[in-house]
Amino acid sequence: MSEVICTVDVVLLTLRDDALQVLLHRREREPFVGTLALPGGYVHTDSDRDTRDAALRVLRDKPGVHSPYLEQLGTFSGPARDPRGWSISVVYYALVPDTLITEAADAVLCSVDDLRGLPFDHAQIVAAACERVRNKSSYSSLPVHLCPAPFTLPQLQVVYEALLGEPLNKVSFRRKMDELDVLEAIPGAFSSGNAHRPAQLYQVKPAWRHALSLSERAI
Amino acid sequence: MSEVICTVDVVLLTLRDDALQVLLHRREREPFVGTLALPGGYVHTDSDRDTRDAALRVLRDKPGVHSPYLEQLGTFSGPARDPRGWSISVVYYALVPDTLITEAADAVLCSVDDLRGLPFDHAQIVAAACERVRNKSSYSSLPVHLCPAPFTLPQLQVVYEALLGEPLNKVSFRRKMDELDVLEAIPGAFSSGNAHRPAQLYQVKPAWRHALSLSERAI
DNA sequence: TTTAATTAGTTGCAAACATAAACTAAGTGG
DNA sequence: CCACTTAGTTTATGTTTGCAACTAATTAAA
Repeated sequence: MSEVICTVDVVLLTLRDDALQVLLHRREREPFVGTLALPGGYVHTDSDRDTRDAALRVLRDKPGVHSPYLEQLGTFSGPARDPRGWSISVVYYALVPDTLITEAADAVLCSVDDLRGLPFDHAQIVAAACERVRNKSSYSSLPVHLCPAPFTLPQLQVVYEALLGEPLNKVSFRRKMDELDVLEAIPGAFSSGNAHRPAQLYQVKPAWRHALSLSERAI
Repeated sequence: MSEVICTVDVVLLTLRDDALQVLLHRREREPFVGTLALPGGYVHTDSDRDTRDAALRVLRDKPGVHSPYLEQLGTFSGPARDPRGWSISVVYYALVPDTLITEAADAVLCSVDDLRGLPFDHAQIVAAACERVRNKSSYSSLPVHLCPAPFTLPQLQVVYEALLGEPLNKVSFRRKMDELDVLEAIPGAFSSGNAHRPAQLYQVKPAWRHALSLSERAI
């Protein structure tokens, strides 16, 4: 019943080149100083109101990421995951459109299928986050948080298809988006510059900026 | 960044009188000594392999509860939920058939709709567990873990209806159970003693004893 | 021993829903 | 102004769902 090391980590995911990518941060402290790892740190008991607050604080260091979709992924624990001793990590995952992410020397986007040498159990954590995102994408509005606003329905469909790994029926997809009721057409705004018919531009209704709409049936 | 109090709590749920009931334990220590609360305690860093292991240890104290369905619910945290200071509780929920639960002076079943005076944020935790169970019941095999084996399909349907709070269509329900593919008929075993046609008895296939089968569509 | 009552389990059909293909709409570039 | 491309809708077809009515198997009572 000795000391438990207690930290908060964040899996910041985005979609770039039709693939999930995770933001990794170069560690400034031991253990694993200088290695790319999930951003995170200790809870600040003097200023954090809870672990979610701590996760938001971790994210605020990243320029461009203001108030992303954020959800608790789960808590990972054990005696060996951290060389300092028996540890717990409360993990949150965040989704942001890739246009909002600015990479830096100490903040790098990596494809989630190509993660080598991650310290701690961070590879397992990223895998769990991807599974959660892909699973929720199949019956919810989750993917809208990966789409830079404003966006068209065909663009959003591409995002869904990238996450689900399968092509979707255009008519069904539009009907589902209509049922989820999270999007609002921007009056008079259409995509332009392409050699074809412009598409209606949409944005997420304010009430759904940080929430999920669930579908009874799969998308 | 001072000390964080780190505990594991368990929401042990069962279905009695067609209502979700939670097992509460009379606390033997401060704070709130003598009060009914969720069973739980500190992580034993010398013997627990992770927090799930700690939750199972907490449950092993309860006679009759051997290897229930167990899933991490989430982690609850903050400066005020525990009078001792900034604390984290990693919470698991377990489902067991009510026939396996033996109540005692220090272990009492309470209806989840009738919880007064729970210490810490345990009322909120129980509410979150119920929401999770009811939600998962709508598209998975979760409720089979609340049904004492062997059981009939009509009995299982009553369990689903109690959790979902609405009557289900008999034909659809049987089709869904067939699709979930978690049950096996016990050859030659039928319910008896009732003044009507006996029903086939079923049990959960071994592979699904601690897992969930998910349905694309709602039950 | 028959009959009524009750619940288990199946069948058939109509309505609701999902999918694919074919269509119309609206832009760009030659 | 015509070919090409993608946006968005319509139509037809196939699949899923839910209700009602059916048959099946038991007990209790006449």
